[in-house]
Amino acid sequence: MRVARDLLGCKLVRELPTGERLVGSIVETEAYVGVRDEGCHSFGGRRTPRVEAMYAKAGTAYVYFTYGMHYCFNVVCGEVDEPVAVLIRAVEPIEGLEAMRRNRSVGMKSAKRLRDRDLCSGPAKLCQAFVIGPQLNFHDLLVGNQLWLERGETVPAKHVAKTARIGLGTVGVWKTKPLRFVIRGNPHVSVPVS
DNA sequence: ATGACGATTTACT
DNA sequence: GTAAATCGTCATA
Repeated sequence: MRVARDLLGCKLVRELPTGERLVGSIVETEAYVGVRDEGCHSFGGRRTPRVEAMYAKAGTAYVYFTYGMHYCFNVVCGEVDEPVAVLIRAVEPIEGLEAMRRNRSVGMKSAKRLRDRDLCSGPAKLCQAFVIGPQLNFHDLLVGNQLWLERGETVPAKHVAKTARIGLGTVGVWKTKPLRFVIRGNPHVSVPVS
């Protein structure tokens, strides 16, 4: 969607309770376009406690838990009661790299130093690096504290690639729709575009 | 009350 | 490449 494409190049800013500031530039997004989208949590108008945040106003954070161990972060972008959101799949680390590395290393067996490109190159990776968890579900991204978005450099169309979304199950034609947006050639994406 | 299933990541063969 | 990790959520009963 439009919002997913335009979020590329925008900055995600996180202010931790400790006062540390983390910044990343968005390089990969996916659009989940509501009740008709079989790949979307709100498909068919499903409205359970977990997906309730998707029905909130645009600019609300939708953070969900999955696979028993991971969180993913979305930006709600539809009208109230219109469950449309954009999944932030990867950001390029800009500021606070060492804090991100520390956050990401928690619980890892291999203690070797993570490369910059491994810090935020996936929806759950960036949540771990940015300390985005259930406490930020329903967070208002427009208030400008804890977690918010800032305008960045506009990404020219030439550098935007569209692909099918990653990780969906059996969702018919919605499996292949080009609703994933990535910055072509950027090394910080989750799955490189061919 | 129960069971199947993830908008994933990491470790291992 | 494949498999394991790990548990809240939701549909079914």
